Parts: sequence; C-alpha cells; structure tokens
Amino acid sequence: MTDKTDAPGAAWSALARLARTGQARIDNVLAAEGLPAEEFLPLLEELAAAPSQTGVTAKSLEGTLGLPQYAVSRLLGRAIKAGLVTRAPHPQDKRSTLVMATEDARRLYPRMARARDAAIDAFFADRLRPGQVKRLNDLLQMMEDSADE
Amino acid sequence: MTDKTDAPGAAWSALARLARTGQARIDNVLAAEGLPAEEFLPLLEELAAAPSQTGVTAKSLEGTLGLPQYAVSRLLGRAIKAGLVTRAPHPQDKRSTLVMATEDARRLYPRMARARDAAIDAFFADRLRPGQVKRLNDLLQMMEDSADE
DNA sequence: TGCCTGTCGATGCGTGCGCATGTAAACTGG
DNA sequence: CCAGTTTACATGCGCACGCATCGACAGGCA
Repeated sequence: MTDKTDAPGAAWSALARLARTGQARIDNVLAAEGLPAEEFLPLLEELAAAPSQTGVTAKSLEGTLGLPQYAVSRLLGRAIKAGLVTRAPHPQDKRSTLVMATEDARRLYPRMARARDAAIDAFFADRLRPGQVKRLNDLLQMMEDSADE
Repeated sequence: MTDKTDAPGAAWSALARLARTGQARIDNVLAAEGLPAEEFLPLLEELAAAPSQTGVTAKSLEGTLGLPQYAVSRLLGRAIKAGLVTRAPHPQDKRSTLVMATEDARRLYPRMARARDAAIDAFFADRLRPGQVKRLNDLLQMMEDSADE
C-alpha cells in the first residue's frame, strides 16, 4: 500500500513516533527521580535567567515560552500548585503579575535539566552512533532553518 | 548554557518541534479540504483492508492501531458521530462489537490519505532536497529499528 | 476629570486523555 | 447447572487543551 520507497511518508511516521517515545522517556526519567514534570523546565529556565528579585511578567513569558496567553496562565497555576513559583502583584501595573521561582524551584531546576539531558542523550545513544547523531542533527537543523509556514 | 555542540539536545528539540509543526500541517490540510481529522485515518485504513461485510471487532483494533482499550472505544464513538463507522452486535459474542466503515468513509478515505500524503511530501519538500530526505529517512529508520524501551 | 479603547490575566465551555472501575456476557471447574 | 473468573466494552473522574469571553486596570484624548 504505502510504497516501500516513499521516503517522506516513512520518514514522517518515524519522526512522529520517535517524538512520542522520546517524550515518554523524558517523562519517565523525571518521574522516576521524583522531579516535577518537564513542562515546567522552560519556565524555570526563563526564571533562572531573569533577575531573581524582580521577577518576570506573565505577559513576557508568552513570548519567551512561545505559548498563548491562556496556556501561560494555566501553566503558572500548575507551577504554583507544585510549589515552584509565586505570583506577586506588579507594583507599577496592577493588571500585571510578577512571577518568581521559589527556593524549591531553584534547587530542583538543575537536577531537572540534568535528568532531561541525560534522558535525551540516552535516547539517542541507544539508537545511533555519535557520528550518526551529528548527521541527523545537521539534517534536522536544516529543516528548522527553513521555517516558512 | 546549552552547549553549542550538544548534538543530542539540539537534535531532540528540533525533532520535537518538527513533529509538532508537521502534525499541524497535516491537520490544516485536512481541515482545509473539509475532510475528517487525521486520527480516523489508521482506523479507516484498517477497515478498508478488512472484509467489508464482516467488519472488525473493537478488540482487534487495539492491536492493529496500537491503542489502549479505552482509546479505541472513544475513537469509535467519535468516528460514529462523524458518520464514518457503524457499530453492529457481534452475532457469536454479544460482548463484542463489529465495526464497519460507512459508505461515506469508503468514499472519503482515499481523499484523506492523498491529502495527508501530499501534506507530508510538501512538509519535507519545503525543507529538504530529495537526497537529504532519503538520508534523514535512513537515520530515522535505524533509530526505529532499535526499539528496546 | 471622565470616558473610551486597548491590554493583562483568569476562566467557563466543550472536548480529549489516562486511570480506574462498572456492566454485561462468556467461559470454566465442580 | 451454578458460582467464580475472565473478557469485551463503556464511562466517571480528574486533568489539560483551545476558544472565546470576562473583569480589572491603564492610557489617551476631549
């Protein structure tokens, strides 16, 4: 049915499946170490990079995280429930919220980042030799660079 | 922070992002042509391959689609609501359900398959030259072949 | 100053998911 | 033939999503 030499179709289904299994692997590693979910990592990374005292507005996170407004709002809600983040009223603009990482988050973030990176390394190392990973990465980067949707 | 030469990390984030944008592209193409969602395609493919009179049990779809039982149950619910599929009682086993594609589904399925394939071809063609797609596919197939999770 | 418009963030609604459980039917050993 | 187990499928619950909307506030302009 699907032609054996249909490279795009085969490549797509492999790509999609690998993305799912890789994500599952990351989730499992973080869960196994009792760490917070991966969805908080980009948020914590952003907060770690920001001035710790001031905090960051929720609005600015839409841009840096590439998420729609409602997604940021809800992510923050979950992060607060998980004890990773606090909301504080913005002194100059009462519509706005300042977001800051908690002590817990600052302590956990490096472990999360390392665990995720280890999961990713293992994911590729299990399947490809280092030179092949390099070649794969080159091709994927070329694809990303032509972002014309 | 993230090392510039961290090929696994870079490859992973490209892989994950490309999987999302590719899926979005498929979804958009199908929606633009007024066709049913892509989630029904593997189901319809399975039903198209099966003897049209007899139908297929929901249980067997768990295996062929690689979905858990509840996911099949709900997918069938949606497919029925979309008019693509019918449930019929299994004559020999009243616990079981026989699933059959409707006429609509048999008419729509080839268009859906072609639209999806066209979206995938365009997705790669926009980003890579044919030889590169081939190389990418080779690497991805190697990764999939070592499925040892 | 007092409105009017635009911005910030939260949330109701509908929907899908995963887990766990429920219901009905089939099977099985005594 | 009957109780206990197993199988097939559905579904309630909690949670996340996207869309659309809402309430609160800020800023501009008359």
